Amino acid sequence: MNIGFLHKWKSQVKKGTLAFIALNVLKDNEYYGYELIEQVKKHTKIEIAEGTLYPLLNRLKKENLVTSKWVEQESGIPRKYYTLTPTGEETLLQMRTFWFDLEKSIKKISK
Amino acid sequence: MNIGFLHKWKSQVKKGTLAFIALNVLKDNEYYGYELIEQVKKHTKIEIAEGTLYPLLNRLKKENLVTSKWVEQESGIPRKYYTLTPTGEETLLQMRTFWFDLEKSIKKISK
DNA sequence: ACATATACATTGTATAACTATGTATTTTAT
DNA sequence: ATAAAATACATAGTTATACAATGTATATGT
Repeated sequence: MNIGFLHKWKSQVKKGTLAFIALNVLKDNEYYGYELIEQVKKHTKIEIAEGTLYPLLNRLKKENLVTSKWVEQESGIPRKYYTLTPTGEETLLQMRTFWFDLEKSIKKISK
Repeated sequence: MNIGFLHKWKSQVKKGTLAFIALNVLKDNEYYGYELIEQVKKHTKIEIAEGTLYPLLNRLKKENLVTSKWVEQESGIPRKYYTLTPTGEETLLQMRTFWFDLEKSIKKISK
């Protein structure tokens, strides 16, 4: 059944998908990184590695799709909260269009 | 709106997706490379570059998911036809499961 | 005390899409 | 007749990103 191929493939599918997922999650609420991972794990079957998410959030910030602010906790480690920028919201809309077209295309060819 | 980001993102989404698309197309018929590109272009919005497809088909062959055979033409350049192997068919089923779970997850978080 | 969970981050590796380029044949347009 | 475009394969180099491994530091449960 070629488990090795399947494993590599799933990893490749996540490329790009994870940015889309993160922006979707941040559309309605602001979250800090660790919380975002937990949210996605709770509501979907998707597991995002920490070593994936933190660089991803930094990329999104550099691209001006999200902003972040540190929030001190009364107890515990400070948290970095992320919010969508207006650019981020517009871009997310474009991404959704592309994604749903892709879904439709794949549905068509997988009959 | 960050066109640069969007362009890169679409390219990343294609990683993995294209292998899935190619296997889906080959599920019901055998095709040669150039024809496969035309088929996908005709039935979907997806454009596969030649420099992407030929290496992809070679990978799939090396992974034992497809086989190929040369077919001479009465006129014109010989064509290399690709067919799914039994391993390819099984793997495709696993891929479909993952893909449709992913779809569902994304639908959930993009509300 | 010790393990686990929380919360951030970086480095190195592997993989795959795409551009550019190349070869060769056939068809279409001028 | 000849040039351009389409058909049909292929490879090398560039770029981007997921993930494992590793590191720092605090808090909580046993």
